[in-house]
Amino acid sequence: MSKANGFSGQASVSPPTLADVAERAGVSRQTVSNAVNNPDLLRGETLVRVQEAIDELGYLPNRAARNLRTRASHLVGLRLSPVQEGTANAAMDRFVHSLVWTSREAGYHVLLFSGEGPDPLEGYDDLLRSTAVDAFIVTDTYLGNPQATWLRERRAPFVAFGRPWGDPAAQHPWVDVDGAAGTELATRHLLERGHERIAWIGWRKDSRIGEDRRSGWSRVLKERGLSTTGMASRVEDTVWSGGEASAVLLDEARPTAFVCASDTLAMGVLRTLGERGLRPGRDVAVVGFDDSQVAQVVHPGLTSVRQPLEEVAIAVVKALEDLLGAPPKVAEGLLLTPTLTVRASS
Amino acid sequence: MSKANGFSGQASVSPPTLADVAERAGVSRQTVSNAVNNPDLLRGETLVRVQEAIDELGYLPNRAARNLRTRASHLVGLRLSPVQEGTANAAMDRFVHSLVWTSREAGYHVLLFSGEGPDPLEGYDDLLRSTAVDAFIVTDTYLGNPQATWLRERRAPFVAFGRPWGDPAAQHPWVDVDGAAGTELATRHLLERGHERIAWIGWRKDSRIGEDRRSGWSRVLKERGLSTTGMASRVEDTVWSGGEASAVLLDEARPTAFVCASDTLAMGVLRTLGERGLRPGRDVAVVGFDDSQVAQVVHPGLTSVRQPLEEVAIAVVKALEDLLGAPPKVAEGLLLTPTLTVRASS
DNA sequence: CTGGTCCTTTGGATCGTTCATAGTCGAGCG
DNA sequence: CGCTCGACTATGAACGATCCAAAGGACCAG
Repeated sequence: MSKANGFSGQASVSPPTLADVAERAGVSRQTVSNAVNNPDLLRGETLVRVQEAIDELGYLPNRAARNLRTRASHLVGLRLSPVQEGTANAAMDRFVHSLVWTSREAGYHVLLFSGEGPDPLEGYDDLLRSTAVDAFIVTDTYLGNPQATWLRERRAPFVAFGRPWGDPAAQHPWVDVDGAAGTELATRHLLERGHERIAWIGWRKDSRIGEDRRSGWSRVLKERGLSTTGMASRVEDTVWSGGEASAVLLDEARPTAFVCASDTLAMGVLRTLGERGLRPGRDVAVVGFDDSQVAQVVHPGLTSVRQPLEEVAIAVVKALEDLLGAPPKVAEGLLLTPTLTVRASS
Repeated sequence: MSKANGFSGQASVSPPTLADVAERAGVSRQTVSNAVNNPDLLRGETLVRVQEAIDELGYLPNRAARNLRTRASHLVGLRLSPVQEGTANAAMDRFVHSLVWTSREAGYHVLLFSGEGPDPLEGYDDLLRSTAVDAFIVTDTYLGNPQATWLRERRAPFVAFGRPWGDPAAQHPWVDVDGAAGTELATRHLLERGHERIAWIGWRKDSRIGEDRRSGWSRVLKERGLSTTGMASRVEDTVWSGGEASAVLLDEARPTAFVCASDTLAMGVLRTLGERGLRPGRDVAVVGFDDSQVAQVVHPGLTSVRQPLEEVAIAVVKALEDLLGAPPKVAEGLLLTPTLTVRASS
């Protein structure tokens, strides 16, 4: 990276072009282009000369021109779902960070757009038809996933963070985190701590993700011959609901530990424990899901299942590169295993 | 938006171009271009005919070609600063959401890039020289703000979220939130609640933002003739530090209320109160700053100063439009006032 | 000394849009 | 009736890069 380039001083002058570099180096435009994109095509001596000219002028290829010619923008679109106040879900933001970081290394940039109204396809269409992005990354695949089928119909390249729950033979690449494995980890951890009456607080039955996470809990309990009846509650994802559900469970089933489908619900459990004078981690254990900032900061720390979002981002970008490569390859679905961050609440 | 366009069915066929539309409508390319960009130049009848052709073909201008010709990308670059685990700062993410939403209305998209290493300018340079973005939005202006001067030297258009603390006569547009006004709100609120011994826990002295927020607290206390000596502590932004600072203050100065420079610090205070059996909001009041998810979800709710990030985004985009308009106008610095979200901790 | 092969380099065409300019048409006026 | 004017429309060039086909040069064998 040349710090002292000829471009820095010249204000309001259009940036140097390929032709400028070519003239300065005494070669043709194409040779400069090759020096940038296929350096091994040039003779060593010529390459050095062109490189010098490039550095001196501070040349960088014009993006728009390159995009027009190559029919690629090196941008990937990511739809930012609306913020949910009152919940502890920081997963999306952590993922965005990792994704931006990872795609930079692969030569891609992340273009954000907002899904506003009721139609989740709004926004995709424009970007696709105006050839503004090369591909999409679809994250909110939780409910029926209308984007996936729509994008497939349009032959729009995309990678999903989230399994294609609907059809197991989906034709698009995806990466997901094994929620059941996460709650398995959590439940086994509680068993090791000596708990036998372990309750579940999750989401409503129509949530595939919720049912997936629930299955890890029930699987482990059944494996140990422990009953799950009366030990589970399905509510909506709010602190209040988590609190209510845990109160009812404590009264009726007398659990000594809770596994929750989210940190938000777990916070509700902590609230109930506080109100009843029960000490989290000593009298009753609690485990959340997502390892959000809340889990890290609350007192006492909340044990939580942590999604490996950095790895997800890496896998997503890898799948993206395969998809956009020549020839295009559709990477196989990949299921990553979360980890358990143990804190004082268990 | 035409749902049934001719484009949807045709797989792996290049999207329609201006020329395609022109041929179908029986007019020239330029006329179609005018229909899209300057509809009032066309005769009504012609406009309708062209519009029909556009809808039938599902035409949308090719972004790269338009960018090349107009020398504008309609993208704004936003550098995503690295995540800070263990803190409750969700401000950035809330801002990003609002920004994406607002810029869409103005015809802009947000391009994320990551500032990695020690050099905060890395990333800016490439995007600027390759004409990938029209402007930048600079957020982390807290320390000396090297980007600002650098960008100014390059004649790169940018809007800052954050005051130019260094020089009051900075030549770039900026929007910021009045931190002092926020802590003033918080302190007055506590006074109204009957508190007279109100402590401050903030950041180290070299933080301009921290000192700004502190000034709101001290101003109100002095105004009421209350002493601030021994009532303030400056530490780094972690839960642990907040906890330690509040413990010391409770022992030495016996405050009945705390105003904190961040929710993270406030969480530390809550922890200390819990350890000592003091009830937040009843025995000792606590107010945080940022109204993060943690403040909303924790038990009991944490009263917190909320930055009007939606308004900030609107103002930033407005300044951006001025800046990129013809002729370019540099909007004046704008200082917005935060609000106080009162919860059970006060 | 000539012809062929291989490697490097070159000029022209092209991507899809907008700018600048020239062209067409009908109406209004002397 | 012809000319000028205004309102639109059509044509070619340009934006800056890459793809393609082909020229230039070095080298070696015949």
